[in-house]
Amino acid sequence: MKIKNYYKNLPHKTIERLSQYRRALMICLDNGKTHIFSHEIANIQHITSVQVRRDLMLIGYSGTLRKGYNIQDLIEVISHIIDDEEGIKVAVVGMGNLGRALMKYVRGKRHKLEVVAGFDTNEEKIGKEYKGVTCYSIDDLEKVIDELNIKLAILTVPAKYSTETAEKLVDAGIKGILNYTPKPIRVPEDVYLEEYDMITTLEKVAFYIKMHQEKEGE
Amino acid sequence: MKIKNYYKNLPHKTIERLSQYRRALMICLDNGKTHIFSHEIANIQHITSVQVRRDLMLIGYSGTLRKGYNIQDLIEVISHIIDDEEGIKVAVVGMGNLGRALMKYVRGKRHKLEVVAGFDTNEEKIGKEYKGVTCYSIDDLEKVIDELNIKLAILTVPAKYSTETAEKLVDAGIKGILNYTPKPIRVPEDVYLEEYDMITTLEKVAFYIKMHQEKEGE
DNA sequence: TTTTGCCTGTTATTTGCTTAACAATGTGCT
DNA sequence: AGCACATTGTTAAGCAAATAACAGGCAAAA
Repeated sequence: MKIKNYYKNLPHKTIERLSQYRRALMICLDNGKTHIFSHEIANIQHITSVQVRRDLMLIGYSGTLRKGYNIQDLIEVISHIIDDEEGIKVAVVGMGNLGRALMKYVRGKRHKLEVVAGFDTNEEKIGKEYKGVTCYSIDDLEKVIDELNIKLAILTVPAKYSTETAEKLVDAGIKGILNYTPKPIRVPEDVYLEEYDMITTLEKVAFYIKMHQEKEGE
Repeated sequence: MKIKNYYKNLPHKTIERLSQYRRALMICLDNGKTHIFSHEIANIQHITSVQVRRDLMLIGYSGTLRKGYNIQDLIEVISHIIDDEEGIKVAVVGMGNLGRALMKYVRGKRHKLEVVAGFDTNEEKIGKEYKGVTCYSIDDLEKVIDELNIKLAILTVPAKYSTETAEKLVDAGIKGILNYTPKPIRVPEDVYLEEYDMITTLEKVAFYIKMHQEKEGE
């Protein structure tokens, strides 16, 4: 239990990188590699080897001096930290273009993260299956989330429904929300929220393109 | 020219928030509001008023003491900073589910950011239009990007083609890439790169759900 | 056997950003 | 007029994360 609390203090950015290291390591393993150096991982991720070693130090995993890290072991250690043993059930709320694309994108990628339901208000979609996942009515949110033990929701409804849908999700007992809606939502302390706004990101890229152009014109 | 260099030093996070402030402000303006307080903006974005004021200080915009900020003016100031006067042309590279969803999502949202082309390798898609945007062959990347003066690319090809497609984009003269592929890419210094990995984000949310569960079980 | 070089693991420093603290100022109320 | 107060704008402190610096150790080469 002490150890688990320790992991809780890992930097957010380290958690993100561990997820990425693991995927890279699995590819290496498939290619028949058994050991890997910090600078090799760094090269794949385009970061520095110091950062890799520091992340691995934080999770308490040690490599061997001339052989580097044992890939199989490291994958297991990372999995033990970031995966839930039981697996976490996911719902896609809002089965528009983006919702459906994300469902397809995520489906089967990680066996500890399973998309088990979609939700929408559109009568035509309700009851239908998409990629083997049933689409339910948002009116049945609470019931379905409870019955299927869904903990995580990907929110892809139109922006004007963000707030009310988020409230319903929280009431239904959801423990984490990934909000892809351009409208920020608010959740209680015990619900983990991650927001991502594509328009903002696009505008940011555009801004730095513009800045670079202007620098050139000096 | 001095002023432009000054904007170049704005924190990345401030740029992101400016984009979000602007959208919120436009909605307020539509609702007939003319002035707004920092704490009102903060409430909409779920951040603190201090942060809003600090951001506005950094861009050198001043409000009035008892009336707050003039919404119309502030929108113009932000637009002047983050928008390119000519507008920036965008291409979606990889017209799979995610690519098409993003195209629809972005289309028409911001008139200074126009999606003017899609690219794919699938013969069936090439030459077709999607939402009024033509899908070209990836073989014509360089030609089309040059002819249509495209500066920004949204990369949504399958992961195994990330690297080679990114190289083609760079060779074609693209100045900014938004990589939605789970595989990190590398670009020269003069190309701005922003990467976003949905699987990582999902796993991060799942991790914090798991952590919270375990804390409860103590 | 000694030395060189290449790794890992840890501590220290720096950087970038957020949050806190507070000074300044004009408006409305008494 | 004078006081209380809401609000802005700025400076200072605090925090989280990245980077740098370096100590330790083994393996192969000389």
